[in-house]
Amino acid sequence: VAKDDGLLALTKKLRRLARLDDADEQTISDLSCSLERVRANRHLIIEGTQPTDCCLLIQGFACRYKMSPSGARQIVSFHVPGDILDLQHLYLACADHYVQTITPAIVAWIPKVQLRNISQQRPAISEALWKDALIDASIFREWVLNVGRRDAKSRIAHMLCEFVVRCQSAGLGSPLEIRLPLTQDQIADATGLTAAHVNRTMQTLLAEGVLTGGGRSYRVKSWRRLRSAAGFHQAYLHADAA
Amino acid sequence: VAKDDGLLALTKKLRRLARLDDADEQTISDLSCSLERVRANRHLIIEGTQPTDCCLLIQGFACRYKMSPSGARQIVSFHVPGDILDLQHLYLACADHYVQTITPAIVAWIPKVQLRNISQQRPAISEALWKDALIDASIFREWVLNVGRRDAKSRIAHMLCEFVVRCQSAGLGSPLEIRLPLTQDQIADATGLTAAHVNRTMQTLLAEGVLTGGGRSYRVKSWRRLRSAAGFHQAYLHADAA
DNA sequence: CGAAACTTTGAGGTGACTCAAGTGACGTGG
DNA sequence: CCACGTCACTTGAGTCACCTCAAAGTTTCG
Repeated sequence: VAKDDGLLALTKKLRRLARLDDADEQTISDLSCSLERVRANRHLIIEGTQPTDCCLLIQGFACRYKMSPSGARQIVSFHVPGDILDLQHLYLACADHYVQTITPAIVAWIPKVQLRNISQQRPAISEALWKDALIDASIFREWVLNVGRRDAKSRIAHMLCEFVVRCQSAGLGSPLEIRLPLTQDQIADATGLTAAHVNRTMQTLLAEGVLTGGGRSYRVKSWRRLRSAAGFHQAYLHADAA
Repeated sequence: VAKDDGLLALTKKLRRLARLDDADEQTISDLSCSLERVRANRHLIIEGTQPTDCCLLIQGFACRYKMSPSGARQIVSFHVPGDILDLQHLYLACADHYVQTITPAIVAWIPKVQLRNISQQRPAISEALWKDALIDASIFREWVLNVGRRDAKSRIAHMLCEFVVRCQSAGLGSPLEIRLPLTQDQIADATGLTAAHVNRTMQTLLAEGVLTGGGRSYRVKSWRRLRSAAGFHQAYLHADAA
């Protein structure tokens, strides 16, 4: 049963990216796969190691980050349920970054050899995996822009917009309802700011009626204002890829 | 003859990423391909369009960039001869960024349908294309870190390190000999700084004996010092991917 | 040769940082 | 069920890295 849950999540994910036929779905359900329940703040991928299995996030949230030699941390992406966490290692041996849960989570492990094999046998699956990897890359590019060329307010707003949209398309409820599973430290590491400045900036977003709440639970008050504060356009997420 | 030059460059590129057999190379040489000579500062890919051909950079340099809604430009990668410029559009229809030459260049155009087909027929070619795309993504991640968490000096130094290493592995001569084909404006747009500040920072790199030259032609004086100013570790380039 | 593009320099401003102290929420164990 | 430790949030004062704007050199190229 556990196994099937993992492969079902994978099927759902790939269906959003390409048109799978029965044979494709059958092939997926023949994969091996082991579920694991993981606490918050546990590493799923560690820089310098050579993962043999591919990790799929079933429940909970995770982030991908790198460390600078001076010890500063930079989060390079967030992940929501349904995300494949390391297509990277299907073809590259050595991990060049960390992936860590940020909430309690459930993940599925699939041997990367098997995934590589089915991708060679089934064109539709290959297409879906390609799209997923290319969308990831597109998101990284947007983050370079975000961190490089936006000021603190729009930078944070943009990160929130992306988070909300991705939660939504992962089927996690309406944007206005989302309670951020992120600490201000994590927001700081994702935006290239400091926690203190994130705190002050969140307060101006409150004051401007973009967000409500405060403390450890913010909600989006006005999606329109959030979008416009961010200058957010979701073309880069390629949600229409299928 | 023109056609062959393009496909030869592609073969060389893919050979660096996976072990190709004769059949693989034969398949590549059957592709259609048209060469084009392009001036500096011409667009090869335009945001919002749907490219039908895949662009390969044969000679010269190019950069990939995005615009923020407020009109600021962020370069997200540089490209050297041999680079495939838009694996992106093999599986995603719509361009989410621009690619522009930064020197006079020669590029080859290959129909993306054909490339997609041979990737499905020849596992080794598929593997090479995958690796290329995944390495690109890895570079984007490193840039997020660079722009998000390094100060101006190490940020510029890091960008230079990467540029030098990639030129080298493209067979463009020793690092000490490379003359930067970049304006300070472009360096600024790549690092998330302003041209004025880039200028001042380059001067401190001169003063510290990291670079020599000045004006529009810098050279690396001490590769060791440049590396250490940058905190540069090239694992993320996955040069050993083959 | 002249215009355009790039580099250089200066003076003044500011967004975000640093460091430090204090507050509040939560979970855990006695 | 309260005491305590931890972790995250909040706030303030002072500082600095980098920005803005502007003008003057310099190189490039058509």
